[in-house]
Amino acid sequence: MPAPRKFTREQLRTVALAMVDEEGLAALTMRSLASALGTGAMTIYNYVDGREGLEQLVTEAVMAEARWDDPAGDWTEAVAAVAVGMWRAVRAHPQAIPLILTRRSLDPATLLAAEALLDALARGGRSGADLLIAFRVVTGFVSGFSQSELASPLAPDHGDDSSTATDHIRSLPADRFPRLIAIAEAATGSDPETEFRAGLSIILTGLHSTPKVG
Amino acid sequence: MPAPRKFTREQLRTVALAMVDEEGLAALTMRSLASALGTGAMTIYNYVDGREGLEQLVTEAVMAEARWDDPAGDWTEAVAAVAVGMWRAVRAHPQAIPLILTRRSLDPATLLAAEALLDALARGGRSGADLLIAFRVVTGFVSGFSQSELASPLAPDHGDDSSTATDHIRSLPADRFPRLIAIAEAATGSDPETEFRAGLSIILTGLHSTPKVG
DNA sequence: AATCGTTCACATACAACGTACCTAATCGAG
DNA sequence: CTCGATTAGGTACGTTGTATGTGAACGATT
Repeated sequence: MPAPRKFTREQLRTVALAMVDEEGLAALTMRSLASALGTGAMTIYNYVDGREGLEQLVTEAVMAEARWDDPAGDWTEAVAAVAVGMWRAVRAHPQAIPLILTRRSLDPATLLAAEALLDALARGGRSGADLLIAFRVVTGFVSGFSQSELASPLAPDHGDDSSTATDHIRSLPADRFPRLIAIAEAATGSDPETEFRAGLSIILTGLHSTPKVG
Repeated sequence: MPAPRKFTREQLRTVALAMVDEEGLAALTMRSLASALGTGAMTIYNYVDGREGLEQLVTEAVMAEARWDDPAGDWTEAVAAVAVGMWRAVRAHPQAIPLILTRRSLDPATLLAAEALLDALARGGRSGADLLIAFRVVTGFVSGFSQSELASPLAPDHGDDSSTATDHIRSLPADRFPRLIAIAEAATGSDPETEFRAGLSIILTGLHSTPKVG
């Protein structure tokens, strides 16, 4: 039985991700990927399970870039390392975020990250249901934070986009949305990595001082 | 200048959301919504700005259902109330989650929730950059937790879906993914609301005991 | 009351998408 | 060298979002 010949899955991954990065999600179609590879559209189906599979491919490609230092000292540092690693990978490909948020990924890279995270949390003394909750809190924070920068009302206006959700917020009735209007200013000039680390340390503080029952 | 006559935006919202709930996201198309309303496809364009606008409509409809009790006692309780309120609304419409996670919503309901959350956090003594980070942590948690149940490796297998990501995890090499395999069991029988509240309390603990600088 | 500009409802039409189906080329095994 | 299996990729179809055009319905103006 001859294996796939003209390409490898990894080539597809790389090209697909590059296309998403450069031209956006909508630019990734069966035909466009095929012609970027210099082949026919139907060939893609030999490497990938339909459109759904194509999108998982992109998710894989992003997660495969995640890197983190090993479980050095404190368990909280290990958790932070993995979380930051995942977040950096995601953040490097903002156009792919909608995919990452909505596909269930069971590829090796994601599973490895999950295992590393679980291990770090377990070293903090958790197991069973407690461990599961802690895991969900941290991964939820990572993806939630990505989403928060992408699509929350206070998301930084990303370059090409229609100008300025911030402006829209500024123009709201000041008596009904005082906090929102005030904070919209602070949101414009903030540094994402600083914010992420600050948020993460809140989470870690919570984890550190929450009683474990499992 | 005659205003829209045959329908209201709210009618569209309701019908669109009902379609997504009952038949899934893919079932919502311009034509399907139109014929559910007994009209032609192009009519939709008089109420909504293209496909993108149609999807925002669904997001609006979900967020419009969010309810929470008022800022009763402790500020942490107020934060929890809003968070739970948002989460319940989202959770009531699992099929719409991918939309909610990926559209930036500036509709009144979302903004009101944001304001309420900001207000509760501000009552905890935060402002400026600190307030912004706390806001992102909580909203990130809410959406991250929703996504975690939808698409994380440990997401509960939702009914209709292909059977059992759990099975896939169970079949991994036990020497490389011990934690993951162990926890996959715990993930099958867990109650979402309990998990959410437990996770939220970790977040709140973290917020409570993190020094504020702003 | 007659007119006019504006807005809505909706049919038609089209490009682009995912993909079912089919054919020819290409490989390993015997 | 032949045979079975597998890949490459062309063709074609149904479906999607939507640009465009045409009538009808309305409020305001004369």
